[in-house]
Amino acid sequence: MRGKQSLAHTSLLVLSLLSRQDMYGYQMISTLEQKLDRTFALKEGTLYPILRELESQGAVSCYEQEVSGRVRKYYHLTRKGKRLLAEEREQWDRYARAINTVLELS
Amino acid sequence: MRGKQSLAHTSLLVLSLLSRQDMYGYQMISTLEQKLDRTFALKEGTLYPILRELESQGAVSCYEQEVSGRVRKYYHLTRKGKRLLAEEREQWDRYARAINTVLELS
DNA sequence: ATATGATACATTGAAATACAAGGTATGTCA
DNA sequence: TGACATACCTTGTATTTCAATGTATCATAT
Repeated sequence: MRGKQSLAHTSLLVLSLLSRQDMYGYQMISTLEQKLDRTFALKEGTLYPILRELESQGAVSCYEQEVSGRVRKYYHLTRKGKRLLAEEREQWDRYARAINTVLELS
Repeated sequence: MRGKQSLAHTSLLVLSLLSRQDMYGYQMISTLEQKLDRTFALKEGTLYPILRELESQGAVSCYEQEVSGRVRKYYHLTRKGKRLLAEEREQWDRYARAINTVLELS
């Protein structure tokens, strides 16, 4: 379970957010902060590399839009991204079930 | 969520196993392999550093026992270890709930 | 007018985590 | 005798994440 297997749960969160609507980086961060009130926070240094990676994989496309003088970079989930979301979601379910299985023994 | 916060779930598994009975390293690995049939595997390079860390924290104590010529190193969960288990278990629950919260939105 | 804080992007260096690959040594069984 | 399971362990590397930092614009209050 090197890296990818055990984690990669952060990109799952990003993909999941984008499955509802196109979003820009800062919006993802503040949405999660609001939704997950102090459970954990998604940081810029984590998010932007993930977005770049997802884009290079073709899982998200991206376009800029000016809103009241500020340029926002919106990300959009592609068909490929939707498949990836489904995969990662299933991986997460398996992972969580596995941990809970062990915990239930004690 | 740097390292500790998001993961550290592996030590939770180890603590959980030890809460049922004293175990030796190889036994933990094979028990998990058997229990979690191909979901993931706990590897030596992961386990032994964790055991050393838990021991240095006083969460586990350790004794050797010879069984049919082979020396096994058993680990025992201390009171401190039980407290740590409770903490990590709660952390895991919060973490899993948080992820599921985001997933349910999509 | 200007300072402060929120919005919005991004990078860099360091720490934590996990594993692959390797090593040692003994018991068991064909 | 050789192969495989048991049992311990370490080293080097890849991955993931964050803290810290930087840039720039807008809104608001002073």
